[in-house]
Amino acid sequence: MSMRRTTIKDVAEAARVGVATVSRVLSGGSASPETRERVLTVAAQLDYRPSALGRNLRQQRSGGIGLLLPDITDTFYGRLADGVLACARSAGEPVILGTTGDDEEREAELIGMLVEQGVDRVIAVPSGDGEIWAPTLRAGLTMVFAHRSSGGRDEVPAVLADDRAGVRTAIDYLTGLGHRRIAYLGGPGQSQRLTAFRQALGPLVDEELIVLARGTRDSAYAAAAGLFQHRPDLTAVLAGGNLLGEAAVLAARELDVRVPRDMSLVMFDDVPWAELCSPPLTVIAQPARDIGYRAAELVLRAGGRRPRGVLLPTELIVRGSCGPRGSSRSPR
Amino acid sequence: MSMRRTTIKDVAEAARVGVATVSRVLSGGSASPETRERVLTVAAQLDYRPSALGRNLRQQRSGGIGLLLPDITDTFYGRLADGVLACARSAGEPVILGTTGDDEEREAELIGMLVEQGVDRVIAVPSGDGEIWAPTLRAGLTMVFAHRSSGGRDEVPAVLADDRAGVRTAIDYLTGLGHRRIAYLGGPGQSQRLTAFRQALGPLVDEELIVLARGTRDSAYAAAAGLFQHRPDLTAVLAGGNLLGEAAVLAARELDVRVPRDMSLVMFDDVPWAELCSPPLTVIAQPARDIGYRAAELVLRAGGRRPRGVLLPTELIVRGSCGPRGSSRSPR
DNA sequence: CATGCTCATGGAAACGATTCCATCATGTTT
DNA sequence: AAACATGATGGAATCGTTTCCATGAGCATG
Repeated sequence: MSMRRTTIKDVAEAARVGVATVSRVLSGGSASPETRERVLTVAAQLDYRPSALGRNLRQQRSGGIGLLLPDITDTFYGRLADGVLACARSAGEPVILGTTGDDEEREAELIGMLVEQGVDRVIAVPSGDGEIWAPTLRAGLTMVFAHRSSGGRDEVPAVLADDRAGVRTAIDYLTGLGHRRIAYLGGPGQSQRLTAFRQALGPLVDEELIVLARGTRDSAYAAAAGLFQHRPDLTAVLAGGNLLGEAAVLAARELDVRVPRDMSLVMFDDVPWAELCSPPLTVIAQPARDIGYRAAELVLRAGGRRPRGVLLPTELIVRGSCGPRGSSRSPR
Repeated sequence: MSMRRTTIKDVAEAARVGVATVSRVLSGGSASPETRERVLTVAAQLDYRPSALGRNLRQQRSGGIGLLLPDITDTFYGRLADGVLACARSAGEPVILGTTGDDEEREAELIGMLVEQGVDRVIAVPSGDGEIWAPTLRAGLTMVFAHRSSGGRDEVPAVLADDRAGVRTAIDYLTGLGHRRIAYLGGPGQSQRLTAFRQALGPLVDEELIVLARGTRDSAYAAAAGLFQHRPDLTAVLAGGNLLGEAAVLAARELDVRVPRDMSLVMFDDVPWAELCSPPLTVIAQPARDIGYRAAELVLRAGGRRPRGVLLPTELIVRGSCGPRGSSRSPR
């Protein structure tokens, strides 16, 4: 019924050469022009496609790139994945996707699965402080972090958006509008942004206005609603991600906080619906797709040498969700 | 520096048995209780993880599931992918992701890449009319279609949302509000929805009110804007996907068409931002994640027998984007 | 007691590619 | 002309696993 795939041996026999020669011709080794020609012709005729299985076993590594994301449902990571896929496709490499849910344990599991599969190049948005990665690195994996860097020093190159600058311009913008009580709604694993926030705000920082949520919608909503209820005196919010921004808009509407009259809102990450909101959201755009693309480039071209990380620019896109400081809301 | 991975041979030697026995023990074959015990202990001690590479070559297939989506950036497909990943993870199977951009050629390329990798189980949202799939099927792949089915008869099981019922309830809802001139904004590869639209509308159908866009944002916007400009007499629109819905909202705002006063809008697919819109969008919710999960179940448990497809329910979620038929807009 | 059956077991053969190494032909240098 | 360098070529080993098959032990049945 189903005939056997054509193997390198078939090609060798049909072209009356040895298998070694076929392999050399196909992988760019040296061969005389005439045999090269003959082998190529025969291979084309037989529609020969080398089996990745055999090759992988021999060279002890499956091609392919592992991609570990917190949540593929989040459009930010969707765009990031899109960038990785684009680059991988142009290199002909398959991409194995796994989602961690920002859980270190699941992340470790996934890494185990990847090495089991022989995947030796991984792009990850690291969940924890990156201690899990130490053994992985020692095992000889080529790693690149995207969007977040591992907690401590950087043994692993990272492709990041310039959070520091993004936060700074956003805060400058808000303080320029007269805001003083500015809150920060943060998600998991973004210590960078948080410290940038603290730095940018300087003496104005109010620790009670800093709220951290877990990666879920519910958690984000709870954080936003809690913040708005407890601190009616705040006049501006910086949401550290599109999920947080969504939660902020929702909570504001629910609690009758009008944007931007009662409260200004800046959201990290420009998503399509930011423009559809009313008012349209002022955002800090991040080049999510580029982050993925660059990370893939790095992990693919890592010829033994460990490349330096990359910092990509962010952009403040002013729409309609920020206004001058109004009278602060009265407690309900 | 980097020590060799521990192989089955190491385990065999350490446990003083043959490699065959180790393999049997680890894959659930028969063995005497004592040897089983010994092998398991030793394997655990040496932290032995069987290499997928060797296994794959031997059994001529890499485990793993191929997942082919039009666009991972679209949250619908993001949710679908999430479902697939969830199911695959519980089965310990890796998922190889590829995006087709609704392009048959790219789709064919990706399939080629997958078979080269030895992947023999694929979940796909088919782009074209499915002719590409014939040779693939003959090659012995296990295929499941998700979200769309192949054009003709169904040789391939498909997991679908009940588009027919979804369209019908939406149209009933709109006609119930008094609407007669109802437009359809469609995307690629959804002939199902379109025919359902025609059927549900019956004699009211106006072919000029049916506009099809390609899969991009620009194309969707152009389609929506063109429709609104040319036909100011329409009073309701059914958008056949979240991209189309987004375009409709944008175009309506741009052209000063007020929703729902001037025009009612129902969108296929419930996305988080539908609630953030003003007015909040009335949508036909589809169980995207379930579609993915079920598709993965099907493709995993396909024990030779070809399972029947699955039809999952949709739900009309009424929010604020539909109203009774008002006076139709005057041409500009 | 002999025969046959079941079961655990290990050696060895696949699987399909890459790559080391030996061989042989050809051309170049002394 | 002999020695040597160069380059093309094919045989064979290798990667790590599964699985076929033969072997031998233990046990029951005739």
